[in-house]
Formats: sequence, structure tokens, C-alpha cells
Amino acid sequence: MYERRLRWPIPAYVPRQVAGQHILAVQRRAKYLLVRLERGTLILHLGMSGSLRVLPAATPPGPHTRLDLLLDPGQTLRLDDPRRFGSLHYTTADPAHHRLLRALAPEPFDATFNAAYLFRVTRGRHAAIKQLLLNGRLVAGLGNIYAAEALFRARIDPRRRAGTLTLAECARVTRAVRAALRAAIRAGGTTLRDYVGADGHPGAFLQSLRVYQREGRACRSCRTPIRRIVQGQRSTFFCPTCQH
DNA sequence: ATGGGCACCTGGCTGC
DNA sequence: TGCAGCCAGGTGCCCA
Repeated sequence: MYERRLRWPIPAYVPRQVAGQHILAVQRRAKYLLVRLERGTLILHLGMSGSLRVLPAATPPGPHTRLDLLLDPGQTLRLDDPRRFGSLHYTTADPAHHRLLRALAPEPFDATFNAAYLFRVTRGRHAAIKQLLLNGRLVAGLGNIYAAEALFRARIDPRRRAGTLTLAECARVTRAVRAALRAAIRAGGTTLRDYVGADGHPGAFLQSLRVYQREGRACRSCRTPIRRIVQGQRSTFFCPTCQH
């Protein structure tokens, strides 16, 4: 452990508790990685800038290396996180009951994330649909890039009050969320600056973005300049012609 | 219950 | 070249 001060301090007992345990499986819930061990589970979040790599154990730590988990054959599972927005918890209980996970909504690829669901949970909601797509209690694990990309694919204006969406529009949104995520996953993710996957390679989805970070550039569908606005202190990009 | 805003942190880029 | 200001893949928490 090189630096415990992440979003929450890594508990000092974590290295001791984890030492010697086999990794049984690695799962995901929203943007949390769940590393299942024999007697417990590591709950890891990479924040905005975190990365996890398997490296030779002798690799010297970088300036932002926070933790090395030494693996068996001379390798290390290394957590780097420049901004320290990531987090690491360890629990011996069912991780689904952990305070960070227990209130999370369905996964986008879960069958329960469908038009009827989205319609129901948005009734009476005045917040903009874009902001609700970023709310993990409505949809799990959707981030700023793909919320914008999904709404473009669904042809929905990100400023629309969620409660005004029709059932048909909710169907478009749920399908568009999955389509955007599927396309991005296939491309290995979106590298804006320094993101690299577990293999150390950047993601190729930047080239396929339809609105995100394309302010002023022609809409790929109708050539109208893409607009950038700020919602909840986050950038939103959209086409004012295609999206209503 | 809901929505809005803040906080946490580092680093890269832009423009003066 | 230096420096201020702005921006960034997130999200829990506090307050009205």
C-alpha cells in the first residue's frame, strides 16, 4: 500500500485480511468491480482516473500507484489512480448488501431495465432525463459519455423533464442505452486522454462518438452543429435538430 | 422523496 | 516561459 487516501481511506486491515486468499471470480455491479475471494469480497471503484493492471511484481511504482496486490507467479495487480477518486472496500458479508451497492438500480443489460420500468420510475420526476440517466438508483453504471450518446440515439432532448417521456420514448431510451454501451464495449471503450484497458491499450470509441465532445461539429445525421450545455455541472452534448 | 449543489483530487490544455 | 483559469471517464452526501 503506497497511498491509502482514496475517496475513502483504504482500511489499514485490508492487506492483512486479503493476503493468501485465492481470487475466485471477478464480477461487476454498476462501476464497482467485485473481486470475490475465499472469505470475502473486494469492492473496487476506479473513479475518473483509476486503472488496474497486471504487471511483473518488480515493476517500480509510479507517482500515482496506490496499491499493489502481489499475485502468485511474480506478478502484481496494480491500482493506479492519479485523482484518488477511486475507492477500495473489503467485506466478508454479501456485497449486494454493502451500503455502496444496496440501493443500485438494475443493470442496463438486465431484462428488468425496459420501457415499462423506465416509464414507471420517471413518472412525476421533474429532473432532466440526462441527469436521471446518471443516477445509479434509476440505471446502474451509466456515465456521462454514454448518457449523452444514448439520448442522441434515442432522439430525445437531454433537457426533457423525465416525467414527460412517453412509453414509446422510454422504449427508445432503454434500447439506445444498450446500443451505445454495446458499441463502446466492442470498441474497447472511449479514451479521451489517458484511459487504457487492462491490456494497456486505449479504447477506440472516440472515433465513433456521435455527440460527446463534438461541440460545433456537424451532426453525423443532419449536419446541424452539435451543442454543448451544462447540466448538474457536467457537460452535455446533443443535436438540437435531431433530439426532441 | 426529490433535486440541486458541493466536495474530494490531480493534471493537461488554452490563452494571455 | 509562466501562470491563471477551465476542463475532465464519478458519485456520495448535505441541505432546502
